[in-house]
Amino acid sequence: MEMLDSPSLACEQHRLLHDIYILLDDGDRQVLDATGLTPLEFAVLQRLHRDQGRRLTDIGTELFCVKSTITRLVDRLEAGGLVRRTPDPDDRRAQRLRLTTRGVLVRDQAIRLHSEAVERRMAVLNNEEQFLLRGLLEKLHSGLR
Amino acid sequence: MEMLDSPSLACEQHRLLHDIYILLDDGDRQVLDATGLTPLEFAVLQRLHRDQGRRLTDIGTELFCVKSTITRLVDRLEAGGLVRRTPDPDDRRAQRLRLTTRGVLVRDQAIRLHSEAVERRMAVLNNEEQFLLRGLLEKLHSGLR
DNA sequence: TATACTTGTTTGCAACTTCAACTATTCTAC
DNA sequence: GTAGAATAGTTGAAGTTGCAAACAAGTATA
Repeated sequence: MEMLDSPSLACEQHRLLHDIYILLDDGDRQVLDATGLTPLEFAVLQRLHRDQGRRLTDIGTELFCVKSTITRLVDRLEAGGLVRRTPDPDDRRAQRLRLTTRGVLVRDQAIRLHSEAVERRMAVLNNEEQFLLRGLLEKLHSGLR
Repeated sequence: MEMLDSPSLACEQHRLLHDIYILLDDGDRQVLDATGLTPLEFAVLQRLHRDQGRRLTDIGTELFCVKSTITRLVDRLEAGGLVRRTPDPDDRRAQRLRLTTRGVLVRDQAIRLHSEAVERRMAVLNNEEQFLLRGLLEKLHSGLR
């Protein structure tokens, strides 16, 4: 018997969320390509400031990825002159991460390009639908954690 | 100037979709771990039948991944005895992919485990909300392609 | 203070995915 | 029918990520 039950509502949503993510991520990659950043690198830059340092681990947990991923990603960003590691004055194990001047520039350009693209793509839904969707997604998100 | 505009509605939704995807994918990985499959391997098995062959490229485009990814993924599945490559009678370049007996078993178990888990996780939303969400996601999805 | 436990970061290793180049076959257009 | 383009699949090299173990430094407990 090869017959399977038709996929449940929940599974359909799961698949839709998956496919939408793939499409969005692909779009992000294309847009960010102009800045030389991957989506994850972009996400890290987005969370940094020029003056105020952040610890690698904190960024890692925010982005749902393990510490070693951040270590190597920061290695790349640092090699590219976008960020700088500085020792944490309060905890000698930790590193504080700050944007360089160039990092600020690149980040701001990336944010501009990215949010324009996101606006454009999400414009498939009108304002009312977007509010509705956000509400549902927020509920789902907080339920999943 | 470090001030940035507060993120737009569209960007918020983008971020929510991203975070939800990460959480769902992580859950999938945990559930599927019992079957030894990655989410992508599972997705391939889901699209196969015992008797009816499918071409690698078709599966690849359905799953939004490049041909070489499918080649190696199928290498793994074939080494594990879950699928079998057979030459396409109509096109000597192509390979038809079929599930083995064991493949059917593993796939069915995986589908069972996976959809149970998905039901459980999506149950955060009640039925009405799920219908609403599906409608919005479908619209977004078809708009993004 | 000595001991064990936790935390922040890095490193080696393995797995997975992609890109580009390649072979073999099929399709198209003259 | 034949030259050139397109398609199916594979392969090698490179990039990204995660896991486990290491190390250093902080915290807690006796």
